[in-house]
Amino acid sequence: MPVTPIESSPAKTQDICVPRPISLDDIDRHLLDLVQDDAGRSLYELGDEVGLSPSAVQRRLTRYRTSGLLARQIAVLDPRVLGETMTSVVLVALDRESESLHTAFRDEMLAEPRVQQCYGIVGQWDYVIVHVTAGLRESRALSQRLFLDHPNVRRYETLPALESIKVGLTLPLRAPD
Amino acid sequence: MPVTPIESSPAKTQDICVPRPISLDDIDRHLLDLVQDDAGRSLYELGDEVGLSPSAVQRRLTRYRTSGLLARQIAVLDPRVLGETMTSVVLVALDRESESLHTAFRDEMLAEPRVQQCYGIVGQWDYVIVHVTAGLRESRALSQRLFLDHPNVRRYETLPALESIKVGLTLPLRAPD
DNA sequence: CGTGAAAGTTTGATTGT
DNA sequence: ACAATCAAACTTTCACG
Repeated sequence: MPVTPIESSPAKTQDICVPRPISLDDIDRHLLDLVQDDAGRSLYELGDEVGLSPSAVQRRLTRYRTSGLLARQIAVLDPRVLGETMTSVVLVALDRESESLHTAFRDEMLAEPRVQQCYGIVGQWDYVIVHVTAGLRESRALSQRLFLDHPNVRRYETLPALESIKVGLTLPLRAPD
Repeated sequence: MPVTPIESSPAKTQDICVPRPISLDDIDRHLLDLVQDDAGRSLYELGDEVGLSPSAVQRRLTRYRTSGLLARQIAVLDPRVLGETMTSVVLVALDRESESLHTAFRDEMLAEPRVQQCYGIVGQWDYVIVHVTAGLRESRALSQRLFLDHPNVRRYETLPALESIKVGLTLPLRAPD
């Protein structure tokens, strides 16, 4: 009896843009929570915490990496130790809804090191930007250069952050309902 | 002649809340840029890139850690591999300006794992929150639980993110003027 | 999944500039 | 004060049970 070749069927566009969700058990979620908080632990330590041998932990981490779930490992700096450092949130609306216009705007955000985050949103604003500078003066100068002097920015509003209450990239790992 | 005991004077409050800015040379900034982007490299690789021996690199990294500049090392996950994942930016204004009210609000944000970031801002809004959920439904449910049902939230506005154009915690390491 | 041996990495003492 | 070298300790890797 011929078997329907589900597994070997050519990749659909969706598989490339949005990878197939990986399935995770309780140990996977425990491990991922641990490394999201501190990626500096040894396989031995991690195995100890989740009740697995170092090589079983390694096999799982390798699986997360090859699936693309574990994208990278980064060092997080404390801005307070760098001296005056200010974070600002900026809401931006562009002029027209042309595709190439938005692409150009995105490329500028990607190229500017002081832009830490940029989200495309729906509603009366088009983008939310988080940028980091050495104080109010530089913050205003950067917003002016990026947004005021930009011909396609219709309007923007800068919300200077007094305080960073919670900052991270941790994703919640929901158990399947 | 008696020496003014500047170095041995007791720590001021400011020294505890805002640590003294660390001084960085070109190699420090190069190293920190490298580990902010990828903390998985070996001391040998890092040394190769900046032109130093592994142990010289290690001594510098240790210095960043003990000064608190290098706060931690984390694994970054790609939300697309987890299936439906949605990021929303929420602007929140609280009712009154009481200290304990704000503290309670902050503690809630710190306790909720789906709240990824929270900044205290100035202007017509008090806080900007970034939260991550499994879709529009959960996003609205979370905003409702955190903000609508909260007696002290005067008003809030949710900006659903269609696209995460740039996401990171990288700090710009400006050279001293 | 666990074990264990080989390869690679980090650590710290020592010496030199 | 800071860098390089080297050997010991630890960590990661991977073939096998």
